[in-house]
Amino acid sequence: MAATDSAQQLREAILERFDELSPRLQQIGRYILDDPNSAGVETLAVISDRTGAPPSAIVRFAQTFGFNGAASMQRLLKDQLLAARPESGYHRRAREFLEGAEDTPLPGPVDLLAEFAGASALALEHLLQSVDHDRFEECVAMLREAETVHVAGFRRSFPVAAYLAYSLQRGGKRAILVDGIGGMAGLQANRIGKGDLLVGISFSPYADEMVSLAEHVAQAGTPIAIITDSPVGPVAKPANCLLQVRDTEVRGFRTLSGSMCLVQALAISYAFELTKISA
Amino acid sequence: MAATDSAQQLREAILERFDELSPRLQQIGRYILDDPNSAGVETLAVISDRTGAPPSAIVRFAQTFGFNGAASMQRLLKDQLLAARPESGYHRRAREFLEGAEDTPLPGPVDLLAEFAGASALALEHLLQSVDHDRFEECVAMLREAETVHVAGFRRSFPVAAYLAYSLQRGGKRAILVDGIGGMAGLQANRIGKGDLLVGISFSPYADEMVSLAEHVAQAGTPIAIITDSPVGPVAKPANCLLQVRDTEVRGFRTLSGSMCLVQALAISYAFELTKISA
DNA sequence: GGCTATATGGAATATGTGTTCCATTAACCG
DNA sequence: CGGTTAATGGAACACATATTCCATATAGCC
Repeated sequence: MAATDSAQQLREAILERFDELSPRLQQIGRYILDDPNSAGVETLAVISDRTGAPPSAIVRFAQTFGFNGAASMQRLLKDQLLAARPESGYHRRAREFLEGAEDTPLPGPVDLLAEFAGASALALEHLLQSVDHDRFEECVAMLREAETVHVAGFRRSFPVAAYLAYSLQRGGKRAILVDGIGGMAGLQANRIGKGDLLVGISFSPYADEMVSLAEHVAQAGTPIAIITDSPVGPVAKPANCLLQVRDTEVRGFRTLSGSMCLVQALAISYAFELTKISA
Repeated sequence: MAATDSAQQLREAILERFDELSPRLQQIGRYILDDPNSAGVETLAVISDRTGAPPSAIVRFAQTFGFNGAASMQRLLKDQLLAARPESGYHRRAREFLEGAEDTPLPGPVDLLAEFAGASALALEHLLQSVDHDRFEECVAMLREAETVHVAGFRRSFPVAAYLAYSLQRGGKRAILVDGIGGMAGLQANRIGKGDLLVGISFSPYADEMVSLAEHVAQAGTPIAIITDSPVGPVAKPANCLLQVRDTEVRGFRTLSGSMCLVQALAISYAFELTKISA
């Protein structure tokens, strides 16, 4: 078997011969295709852990593809990793964007991707500073004490709400996504009980559904946590706890990175408190 | 010993104390500042060769900055390079324990938020390099040519799909979110026409709905674009265009930052091509 | 120039790594 | 159902690596 001499060739070889590989070797091949960087740098024990395949199988895999051992294969992948980034593309593009480079009249798709990545990273950078730490912990406490958590978000905020509901469920919390499908937001709202919690996510321009939902729930005396961009917005008033997030904007499209990151952290914090108590 | 816990902090620490370091240690510090990637991955012997400093000096350098040894420092730099999966969970804990780690006893909510923000930012930083540029542009072209775009994603991928559908609509594209509510994914699939496009988003463990949906649509001859984490996963086969994304992981919870950013960029790129043509 | 304190390199060591080999298991086919 | 082949996991091994330790060199100071 002729030894592979470039990382790209190796990838292609694995793809080509993938079907005829044994299950174990497929397992290892999949890992290398999915994450060639880790595969090239991590120790065999770590790879073994992540793939579930014993070290000897990894060596066998490498030999199957013409290498002397796993070490040779890793050298290939490692070189590829190091060669690929001499302070490359991203930083330059991101910087150009942040400096307000108007000199690129026709940004291609990849440029836009770079812009967006830069803007998102920027949003995350400011997230820690803009979010009130005490409020954040307070919000986690509210999650903990709630019987059931109802999560609501419309239009642009809907994906964020969906993810929060999903994550809370995965963390063992009873969570319901108020999606308002078929105009049933009102009906769903009526099912929010006294010991429950409503988490509302809404940004300017605020969806009417969210505003009325929050006011309605507030009148029932149910606790409300709100994630929004302004403490004086219409959805902020009924909130018992308010988390302020400021997302960045690119060419008229606002990022979701900040909000997404925030709700992810919320869900994880909740899940983590459980394990801390049980431990 | 005040242990550094992020690569950026280490860089700053080296810069700050640089002048008061001994010549040899400066030599090593310079190398780490110049090429942190190699410094994190290469063996001590190699670094020794390149810097001219003996291995023991490298160890001493690491200890000067609060690490137990060179290995700990390299782990930090390596994680920065790989971005995803900062040597997750079990192994790191075990090692920290064996090394007598006194830190990270119990991370509070704010710590988790910080961790998450950091991990997400890193994921974004590496997104450009991990995404195949040609494929990305190809995918935008497919969006442009499609009559109607159907977006599908289940479980964890649902928020991503929801946002892509929303963004495309805002960008003037006829887009439909295949949400499978009430088990109607099958019915919705039948409405996907020949000139349409299916964008499927799915990550391991792959939802059965997505796999069968993709296969079903592929048989009808409809073009398919897939956003996933593995080129050999079950959803990858029917794809005409495949975008590979590797999301970061924090304490067992995977981030959505990479995928979200990618679909946002997709939608914007599409919208932008329209304005370019009309301009 | 002697003395002290610090810096340094290299040999010895201990730990961890990749690799080999073989017993065992599973799959396949007659 | 027996026999053959391929696949697999794990223990033993050999190797390389990071680390420690100490003898030596260097610089600073009285």
